[in-house]
Amino acid sequence: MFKKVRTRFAPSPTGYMHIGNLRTALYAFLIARKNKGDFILRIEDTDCKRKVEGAEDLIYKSLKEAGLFWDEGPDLGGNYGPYVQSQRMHLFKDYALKLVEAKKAYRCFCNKERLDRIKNLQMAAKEPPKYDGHCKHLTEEEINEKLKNNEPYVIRQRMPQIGVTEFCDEVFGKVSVKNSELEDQILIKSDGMPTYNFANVIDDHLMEISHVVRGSEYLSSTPKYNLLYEAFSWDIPKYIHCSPVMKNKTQKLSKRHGDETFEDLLNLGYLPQAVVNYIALLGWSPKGEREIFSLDELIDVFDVSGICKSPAIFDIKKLAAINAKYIRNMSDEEFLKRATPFLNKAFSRDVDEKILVEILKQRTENFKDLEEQLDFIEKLPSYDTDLFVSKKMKTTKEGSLEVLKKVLEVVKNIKDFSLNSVHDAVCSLVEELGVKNGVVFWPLRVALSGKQFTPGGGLELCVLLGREESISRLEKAIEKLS
RNA sequence: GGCCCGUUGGUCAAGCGGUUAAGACAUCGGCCUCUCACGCCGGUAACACGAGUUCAACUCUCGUACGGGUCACCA
Repeated sequence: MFKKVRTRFAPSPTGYMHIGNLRTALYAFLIARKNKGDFILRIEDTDCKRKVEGAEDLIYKSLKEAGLFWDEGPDLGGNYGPYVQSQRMHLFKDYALKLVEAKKAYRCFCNKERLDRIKNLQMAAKEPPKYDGHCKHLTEEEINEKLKNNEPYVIRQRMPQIGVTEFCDEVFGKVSVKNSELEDQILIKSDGMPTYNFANVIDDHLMEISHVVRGSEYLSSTPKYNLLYEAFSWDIPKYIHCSPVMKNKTQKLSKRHGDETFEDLLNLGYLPQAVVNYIALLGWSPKGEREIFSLDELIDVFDVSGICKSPAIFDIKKLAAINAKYIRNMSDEEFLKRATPFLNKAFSRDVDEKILVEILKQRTENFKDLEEQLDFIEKLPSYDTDLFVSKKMKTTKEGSLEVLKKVLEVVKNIKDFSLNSVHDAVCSLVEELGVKNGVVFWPLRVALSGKQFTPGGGLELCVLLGREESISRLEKAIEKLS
């Protein structure tokens, strides 16, 4: 049996972190941590066509941002290396040959033409395409003869003809497949390189992976994997197959179709921990009603039994809600640190950060939105004087003009321009006029922002913009209204 | 098409034979309020369908429909 819980995440270096993959990584990570086991990173880079420059670094970067630190990997090393699949290619053929020796696999010399021919024949007969076992019963002499002639060959696994192979998936339960459905799959290609399936089994075994966490697309080929483990008399790992993350009822989330990757979400102003929290909930549910969990808390509450079988549709609105909760729980310092890159894009004016944090922290859903919400700080947008008319606040253009003239005088007389002094000054004007707050504050806010909705009210905007700018914008409004 | 798997409100989902079928997001209404938002309170909304099994079925079985996956010398 396995001495220790060991899980792995085995991404290909594609140049981005897919949300579904990240969730798979998360579950693998959680299972390892929960059981005081190891979480291994293995890069499956044997698909040269897909290789992207810098892709490996991006995997490291994204996993670290998500907080999914690994115990062994290409960068860290470990006792089971190498951890990059392309560096392991030399070790597979010997294993396949062992199987050949044990008569559990055989060399197949069929060429592409023959394979195509039988496939077409089978298709025409409406049979499922499957290798016909032509080379299965070649005699020693025949094989040696072909080898001597340097005929190219592949190594195929000898599948049982009868019976069923079944296994118990931790998520899906019992899954069984008739052996007659199974093809004598190729283990080693004619170039001597292993097929993905074969390399995977060997790697997982050599790395002593005890729990295989992967997408449900492997569910129906898992019996084949198990037959391989059995052929070697190796321990079969536990399987945790995860249903895909969808964009809608019928389509998977995919980068190719423009759906967000993990990196995209971060650029949109979502916090890595909020994304991790959300995807943990996509296809898994905790026991109680709580939904907000830090990574450490997830380790604590995570349980494979909570993983759901059916596919889950990614809902960015829910992510946004969770992100908002995280933002509201941040310290002011943290908020400012996270928001600054986005604030810098929105404006360059020097403003009171304390006030800014105060008006923004409670209302921010994601940082990207700040750019649009705060664009007026940099430059007063052109606006229509209709904005001064608010039914709810009972303001009119004429009334606003009168009020703004008075406000302008008040503002001009404020000395130190702090939130307190502006508050006191404008409020005493309200009192003096004997009107409701809104009658004064609404026109003030519109004059300062040129917008119908803003973060913060007239007071905060006034202080944020400062004396000179406020006066200038008030004068502009008065001019527009006159 | 064969095989494997799935199906509870718009979305994520709890539920493991007897429940007023949770909760969250979204949505709607109200309160709060110098706008919007936040926050608080409340509402609308679901067991895909059809047969069984059972005293009783969202829960078990079998079909149907719909959806997904898989059938490579791709990974």
